[in-house]
Order: sequence, then structure tokens, then C-alpha cells
Amino acid sequence: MTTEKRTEGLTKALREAGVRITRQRAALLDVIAKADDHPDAVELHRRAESEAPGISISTVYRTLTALEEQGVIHRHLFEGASARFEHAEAEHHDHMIDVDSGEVVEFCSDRIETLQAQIAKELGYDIVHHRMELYVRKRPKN
Amino acid sequence: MTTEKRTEGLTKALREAGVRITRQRAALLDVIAKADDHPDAVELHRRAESEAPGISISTVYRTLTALEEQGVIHRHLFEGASARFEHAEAEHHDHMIDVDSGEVVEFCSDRIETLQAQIAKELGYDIVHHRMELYVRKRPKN
DNA sequence: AGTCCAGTTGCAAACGATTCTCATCTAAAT
DNA sequence: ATTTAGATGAGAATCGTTTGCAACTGGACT
Repeated sequence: MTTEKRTEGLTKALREAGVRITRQRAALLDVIAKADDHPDAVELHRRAESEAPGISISTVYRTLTALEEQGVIHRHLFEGASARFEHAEAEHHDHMIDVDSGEVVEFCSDRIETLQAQIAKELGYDIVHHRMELYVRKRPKN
Repeated sequence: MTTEKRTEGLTKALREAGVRITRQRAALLDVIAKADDHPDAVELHRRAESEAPGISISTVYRTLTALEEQGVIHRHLFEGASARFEHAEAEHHDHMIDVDSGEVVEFCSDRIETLQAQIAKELGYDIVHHRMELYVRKRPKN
């Protein structure tokens, strides 16, 4: 999917929520659409500043919250760091965080998901959502 | 394991770390040893106050940090809540959090653990530690 | 039992990420 | 162009947690 289409999708989601598309928000949506990593609010603010100089961090947080409420972005609370965001367009996936570099690798395992659902069911629960993070280190090649 | 033995273990861990056992710490260790739930710092402070009146929340936090560094307690950062603690004596396990009541249920799946290690390995990583939380709701009986 | 001092205490202030308040602006419907 | 509900930026407020500091105290040593 192109970043233009992605921007469009984010914009549409906000409009449908009755949210106005301001210069600041357009800039932020663009930055989010372009991002292929997992930036935090401060980093997104930094990136948005070139397109919307003077945009405040409050506006970034407000817009991120709105986007999250519309379900078009995800907020991740990894250990010992501030919240990191990504557009929700992609398939569901979990995360591996390199404890040395902070780099995030996405992965998905249907078999694990199935087992999770099974375990919850056995204990009398339905899963609302889950969170699985592997904190990893590059395997030394020997 | 009795709570007395558990208190002993926590005490020993602190002593070995060159940490003094004060009246306040003894009280807190006792409270932690007795706890069979996942209390947060404020709740532990509340419970410790009967045995060590006047104990400050700073001391609770400082001691919890020391215990965590010794690996004898675990600190869990579940979504939308402050850190919750439990003694580390038990086998490794993951958590299910009832999103309605906040209740925590422990579970463990060797099959999932195996799959996790396998996935990490395939991507060239070793797992340092992981975190898996299922946010669940009681299954309506029909 | 008494001395000593590094480690500990309680308090209050500092912290960092995030949210809120509010007076001023502005998107976008009319 | 007018209107106004909603958005903005700046700074203050929040919350859980950590820290600085002067006074206190375990516990190792006589």
C-alpha cells in the first residue's frame, strides 16, 4: 500500500469520527503513513515539525489518541520506554524487541494464537486482546 | 512453601546483596511473603503499615526495587495500571487479566514457550525474557 | 554493652510521560 | 463572508515513581 493511500485512510477515519483535518493533523497523518518503524510521540512530533512548524506536542498526543480510538493506529507500551506507535493497516502481529538496539521486529504465529485462545477457554474466559513481546538479543554466530 | 520460609528467602536475598534488614523492610518482606495476589506498591504500603507504622512509600519503592534486582520478586506492568508485584518463588508463568475485575490468573504453556524460542531462533535471536498477557472477559455460559 | 559509620529512613521536591485548562484561532458548514 | 463548534499552543496539572538530604540506626567491631 502506498503512503498516499495510507494517509487517505487515516484522514477518512478522523473525518468519520467528526474530527477536523487541520494543517497540523494533516502533517502528522502524513508522518505516520510514511513511518515504517515504531516511533514514539516525541519522534513523531520531531518529524511533523518540518511540514507543520510550531506544531505542539499536545496536538500530537491529542491526535494520536483520536487515531487510536478509531483503531487506525496501535499504541505499544514496551518495557522501559514511552509509548510507540504504528499504523494499524497491517495484519495483527506481535513484537520482538532487541534489548541492545531497541529495534522492533514483527512476527506472527497462528499456532500461538490458537493455543492462547484454547487456554483462555479452558479457564472460562474469552480473550479481549493480548500482548506478547519477546525481549531478545542477536544470536551470536558460532 | 510456608510464608515463614518465603520471608526467610527474601531476607536472605537482601542480606546477600549487602542490604540491611530494618524494621520497615522486615514488615514489607513479611507482607510480600504472605501475599497470594498481585498487589501494587500502594497496597503493599497499606498492608505493611500495621507492622511498621509510619513506613514511607519511598521505602516501599526502594525495597521493591532492591528485591527485584535480586530477582526474588517480579514487577508486572499490566495495561493501564501501576506496577504490581509478586514473589518470584513460583515457576515461571504468564498472566491473564480480567478486564472487568482486574483479577489476575496465572497460567503457563510449555508449547507456547517452545514456539516462542523457535520463532526467535529462526529470526536470529535468543530470548532474554518475554511477556505475554491475555486481557480477558469471563465467558458467558449459554 | 558501647562505638562507629555506611546504609537507611521520611519528607519533600524532582521526575518523565502524558493529559488537561483556557484564551485564542480556524476548518468547514452555511 | 459569517458563524461557531472544534482545534490550537503554552503552560500547568497529573500520576506513579525516584531522588536529595539531614537525621537516624543496623550490625560489625571492639
